[in-house]
Amino acid sequence: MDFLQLFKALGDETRLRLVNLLVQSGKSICVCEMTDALLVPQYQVSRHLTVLKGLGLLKSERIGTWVYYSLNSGVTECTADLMRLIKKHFKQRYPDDIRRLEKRLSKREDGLCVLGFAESERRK
Amino acid sequence: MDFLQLFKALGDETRLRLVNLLVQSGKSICVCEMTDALLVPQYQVSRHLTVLKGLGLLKSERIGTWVYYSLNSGVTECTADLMRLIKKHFKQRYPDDIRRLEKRLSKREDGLCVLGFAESERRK
DNA sequence: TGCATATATGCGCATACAAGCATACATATT
DNA sequence: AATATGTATGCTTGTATGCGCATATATGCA
Repeated sequence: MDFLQLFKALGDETRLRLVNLLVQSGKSICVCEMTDALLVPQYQVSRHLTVLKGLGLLKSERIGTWVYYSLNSGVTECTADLMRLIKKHFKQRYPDDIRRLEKRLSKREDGLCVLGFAESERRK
Repeated sequence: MDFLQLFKALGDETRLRLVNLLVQSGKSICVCEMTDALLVPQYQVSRHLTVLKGLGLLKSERIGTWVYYSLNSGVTECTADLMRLIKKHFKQRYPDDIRRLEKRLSKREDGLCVLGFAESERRK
């Protein structure tokens, strides 16, 4: 992966916050959960995730109607180093995002999302 | 320093190459030397250096008509970590830049730049 | 003081890209 | 098949920003 493209991608705050959710939690998270965590419109979350996936930084898996995104474990060493850096230094950077995510994840059943846009009502 | 702003800054290739020069060499380098190393117009080098300095990433010192830029040692730990990451992973990323820089630095006298735009003729 | 040179910057243009809106697509349920 | 819901995506618009050009500023020297 191109480091320059990676910096460009992380130079957008929404994408940085999305990556932070995945890095800090270490989990697969679906679009509606991230939407509720970041409090931004669903289409923004979806678009930015598409960009990050296009860079090879994320992978996705569909389960039913839900699509779960997670960090791609097959990235280059420099990318992995950068992810570790973000995990280390961003723990307290977007605390509200993390708090909302935790709250949202607690509503999963059998480890899977069963809600839609619980708090956002799609945030239109 | 704001990590987001840092990513934005490094998301520009010219700025990334400038930082790379400073990180890999560990030296103070003047504008005309960087101009010759990167083969881009002088005003671009100056402008991008101003941006990086504005972020607190670089510091500058004027000696005669020459202005030397170097990494600011007083940055936050996360910034320092990022610089180490770049140093580690960019060694072979822009080899021509480094080669031209080394060649240019070899023409210094008493450790100081004594040339102008030797190879570029100001690159206008 | 006048000139040369290293560096910085005001300005206009072109382009990249994120936001917003609407809508299409995919899947599950009845 | 029809509906509901989670997700993705055309399309337009506004804004941010890098580039190129010209010029200004700063310093040194004759």
